[in-house]
Amino acid sequence: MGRMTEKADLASGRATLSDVAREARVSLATADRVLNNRAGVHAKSIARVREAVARLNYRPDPAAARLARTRSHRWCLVLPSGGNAFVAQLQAELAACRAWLEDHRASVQILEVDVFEPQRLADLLRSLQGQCETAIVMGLDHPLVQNAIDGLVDGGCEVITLVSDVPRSRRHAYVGIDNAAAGRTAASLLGRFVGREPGEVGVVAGSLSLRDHAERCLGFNQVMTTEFTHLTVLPAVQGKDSPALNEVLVRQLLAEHPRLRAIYSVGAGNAGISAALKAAGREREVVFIGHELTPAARADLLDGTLDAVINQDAGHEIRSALRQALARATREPVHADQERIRIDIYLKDNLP
Amino acid sequence: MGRMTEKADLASGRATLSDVAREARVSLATADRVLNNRAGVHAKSIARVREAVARLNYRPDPAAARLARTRSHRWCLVLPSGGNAFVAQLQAELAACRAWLEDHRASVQILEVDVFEPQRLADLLRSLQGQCETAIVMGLDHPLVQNAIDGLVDGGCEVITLVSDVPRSRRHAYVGIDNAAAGRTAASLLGRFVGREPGEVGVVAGSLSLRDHAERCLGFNQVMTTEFTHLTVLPAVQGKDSPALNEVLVRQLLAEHPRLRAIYSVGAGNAGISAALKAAGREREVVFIGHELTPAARADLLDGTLDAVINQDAGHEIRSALRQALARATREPVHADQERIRIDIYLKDNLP
DNA sequence: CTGTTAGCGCTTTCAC
DNA sequence: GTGAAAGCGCTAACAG
Repeated sequence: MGRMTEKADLASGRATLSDVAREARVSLATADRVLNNRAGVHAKSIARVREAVARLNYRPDPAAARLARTRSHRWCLVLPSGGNAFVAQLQAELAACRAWLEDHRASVQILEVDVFEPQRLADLLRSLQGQCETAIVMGLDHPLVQNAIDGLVDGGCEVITLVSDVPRSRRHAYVGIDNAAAGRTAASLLGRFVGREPGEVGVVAGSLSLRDHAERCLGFNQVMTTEFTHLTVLPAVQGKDSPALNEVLVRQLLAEHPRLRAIYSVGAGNAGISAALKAAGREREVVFIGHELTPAARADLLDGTLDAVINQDAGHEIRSALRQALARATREPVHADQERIRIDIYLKDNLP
Repeated sequence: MGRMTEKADLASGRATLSDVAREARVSLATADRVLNNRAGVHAKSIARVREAVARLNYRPDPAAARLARTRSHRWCLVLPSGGNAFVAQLQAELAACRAWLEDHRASVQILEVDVFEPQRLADLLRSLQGQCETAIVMGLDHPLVQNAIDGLVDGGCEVITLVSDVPRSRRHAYVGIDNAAAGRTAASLLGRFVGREPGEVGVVAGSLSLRDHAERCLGFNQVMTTEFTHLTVLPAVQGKDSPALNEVLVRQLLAEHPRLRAIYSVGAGNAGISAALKAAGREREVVFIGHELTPAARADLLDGTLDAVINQDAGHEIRSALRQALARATREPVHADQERIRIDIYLKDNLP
């Protein structure tokens, strides 16, 4: 219907913002204002531009936008202090994204904070207000933290939770796995690996007040109690993700339960569990399943101490969080499919 | 040592090609020629530019390059005709990359060819000469094909093999999984799921002359014969990836081997195997492991017919092939880590 | 063999 | 409210 311009019609390429501006009978600047939701444009103009965008099927060229943009993006990444191997992996993967960040005119500041101190984390989050345009936080699901996140969001900061969600907050996105499903996966694998003989199953968690650990336990128990009724899941013991503590706990478990058939390690500190099993000479006969493919886990998988590892790809998580931060900042679309974090299962045979 | 320019020194941003040109005392155009290995530059100039690049730590801005480039990329994707579900997934994932392709000024032409006809495939490949700058081919490992690939490569076409490699060819890259490792993974899982009772294990392949199928069998047998000696792996039967043929073959298997404990399906056509198991009422007791998470496989996993699926992520493979095609065309670096295709294991519990 | 110059499609002052 | 115009950092003619 509408009159069409030669260029929009004939040119093999896509419509540009100038095309849109011309069609809408406004200037390039005004078209840009509408596209980027900047204030101070007459409703009439807005409508005309929108209409032209739709009619010409206009999509901004991200390369041009990136090149023209002078302001650069400031993001923050909040991680637990005290360096367990998985957190170290996240840091390493971030470092590997340096060139990508430069290319996209973005910089990331890493902040460390004690995970077990909700107040500290909340304070830190609050201090980020105005310091960065988006905060990527590997958090702790606690009312104080939830509240601090909501405060940041209200202040106009984008918030993305990483690895461990704070679902009741108003964070803009969560990058990580479904931990209940991960727990169920561990249970299916463990149950089938143990086989028919009855016996007990030990569960070693870091802390059940960590949302991801609690959810994994939930999923695990759900499957064990419905599908593997010949196995008794012992109450979870908590070792604060510490190898030393875990070792003691597993020694006790082994001593007290001669029929212990398997161990599910929900959190970190697997080295301790591995050590206790080896000390008892039962590392081959007790089925042992844990999380996160660290270098140590890899070795234990290869020598048969660990039977399977449930993993979330740290590199994928970091890249996904960064891509989403960028997409939100530039209002580019995200390829949802590519951002779904998989629950990886590793046996010794399919190690990367 | 070298005298440095204000801009290179002080500016917070990165060095630009103009900086490099100035430092090397040549023009922008000459600097560009060196950077893009274009002919007709004095050795002296080349050296000076290279030195300046190194000294300033110059890295081209991909956004600027993409914007300035007028020529667009023409790529071809060669797929087997006859549409099995996995190939359909690849097509769908390519379609989902449309916007990405547009943004990168690239277009992909899909070509279908009968996989079981090496001569046809070889002819098709040869016809691509000069038609596209890179060919992404899901091929067939046969001397004729290998030869055609080498011909393309000699003619200056980039070649990337997808899903099934042609390792003796001079293709520039392979995007896909290690199929022997995938076979080993299937064996480990199957062996442990079956448990201690002795019995037979059936193997259903599409065609052992397909490299990926042959390699999976190899890996599978390797693990079965060393780690699960109480199980006897029957000779592989070949069903050409056809559900109908596979159903007949599995009916026979079930009839002839009352102690059949498990089936490993190496290729496509799992619907037939599933049907045969259900017809015999043995779908829950026979362990069934196959490849590729198609919609049908998903359903069989959920109802317990399939016990595990070994998968390669079609979306990841397509995106990875496209990114590598782009990287080769623009000589941008690739993030190797991100391009490694995982051997995914899916149980009903960790379905995406 | 080398340099000059005009864009690519946006963003962003700065004037009106 | 709106528009004109100057870049962003590279590529690609086109002259020398």
